[in-house]
Amino acid sequence: MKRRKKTSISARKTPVQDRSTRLVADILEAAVRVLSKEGARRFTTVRVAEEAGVSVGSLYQYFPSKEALLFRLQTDEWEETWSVVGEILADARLSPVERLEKAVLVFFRSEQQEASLRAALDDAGALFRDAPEAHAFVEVTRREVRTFFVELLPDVPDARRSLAADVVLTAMAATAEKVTAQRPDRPTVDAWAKECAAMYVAYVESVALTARRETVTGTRRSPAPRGRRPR
Amino acid sequence: MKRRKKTSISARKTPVQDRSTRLVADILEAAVRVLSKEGARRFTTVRVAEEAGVSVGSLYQYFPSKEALLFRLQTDEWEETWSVVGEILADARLSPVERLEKAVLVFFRSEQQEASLRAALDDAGALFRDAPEAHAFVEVTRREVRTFFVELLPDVPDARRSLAADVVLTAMAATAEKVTAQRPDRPTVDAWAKECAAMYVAYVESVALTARRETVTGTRRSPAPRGRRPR
DNA sequence: ATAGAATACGAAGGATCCTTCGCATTCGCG
DNA sequence: CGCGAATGCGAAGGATCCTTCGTATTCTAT
Repeated sequence: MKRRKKTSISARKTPVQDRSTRLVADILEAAVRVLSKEGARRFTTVRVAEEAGVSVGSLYQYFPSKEALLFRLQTDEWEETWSVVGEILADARLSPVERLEKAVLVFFRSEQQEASLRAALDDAGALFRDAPEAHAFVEVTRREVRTFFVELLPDVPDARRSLAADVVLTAMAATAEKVTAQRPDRPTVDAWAKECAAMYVAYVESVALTARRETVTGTRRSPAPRGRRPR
Repeated sequence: MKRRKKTSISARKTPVQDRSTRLVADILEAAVRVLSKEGARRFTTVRVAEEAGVSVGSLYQYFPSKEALLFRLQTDEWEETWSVVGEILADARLSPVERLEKAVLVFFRSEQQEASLRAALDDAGALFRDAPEAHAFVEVTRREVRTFFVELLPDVPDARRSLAADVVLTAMAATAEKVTAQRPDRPTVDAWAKECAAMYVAYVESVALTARRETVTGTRRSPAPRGRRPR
């Protein structure tokens, strides 16, 4: 079997001189432009190089493959989005439920922001989705969300809580992707985000309830039900 | 601009003789095999023809393009899934909430069933996703679910109810897709389906509550809250 | 049996793509 | 100033693909 590619999906070499640093930056910017304007189908190494005013050869000097370039874009996007969302989830000034609601809204908006880029990345996803590097990335996010859920569902058994966290994370990511793929306008996105947030909150509360009930008479006087309950 | 393709995505001609009917059937079966075994990338008209023991030319006699063939597969899959799910949603022997729960479970399982096919179809989705035929198809499902929601949320204003229906449908489809893409085993899928169903139910109940509250004192003695409430 | 329609065939035209590699340029520094 | 290293270049090799079209074969109905 000679199916496995040898070239990893990570960067090939690191730029050391200034001009190459700039070159890599130019390529990345051009790549974003090409991807969002031309779509995944027409995303070509040569086209990216042209758009960047650079030779294809130079591109391959720093990215071992088209796959790698795409993965880099995906990674950058993901990191930018989660740096913001992560902060919200950790913002102690808000109640856990409020944080969740805000995070969902911001996430949806963020996905919409670069809709065409996201869509194209998604179409191209098959090219790098299976790489171990990609999987590792998602894992980090998952842990972050699980940690946040400790605050959200303190009295729920670990296994159940982790499942709930995964469910909400997956549902949010999948739904936002599908919704923004249709290029909705801002109010529409906000409406969806709000409904979804309401859904996650309702779910989380129901999990808290059933879990507390299952702890039978062990009424350890858990610290007043978190989150605003509907007035 | 010569970008628009002239060939529609629908079938080219209908088989009239027996041998051609068989041929089309063979092609479709072969296409499914190729897609699930080789993946979207290696899904080729020539390969499908070979797998079917047929000439490429014959394939193009009945499918105007590769796109069309893929669309047909997608359509068939979708129809099969929804014929089952639709029945459940209409089964008057069960309470609306029970129907929703059962439908979610069946939908998830159905998606898992042909996971590799679904995944490949999804990867190839960019090729036909935008076709009007595809959009029309989704629309029908949406209407079905909205109709079902009339039973689920009788007292909720139309606009709000439709939104809720769309949210649940989209969330379910998107989540199931993402989850089954990772090839989970049966128990795992069931667990996810159950959690998701719980989530949708919690959401629906919260919508029912807020809507009823907003109808202020208009306590029109709505027919006892549907669905089992947790004991 | 036979013409005309329906089918089937599959080599080849025409398009892209991805990636490499030998060479040319530019940098950093002694 | 001059040289080795770092960069940059882009034509061309090597792979696939999609789709068409001129022919050949098989049916159907008369």
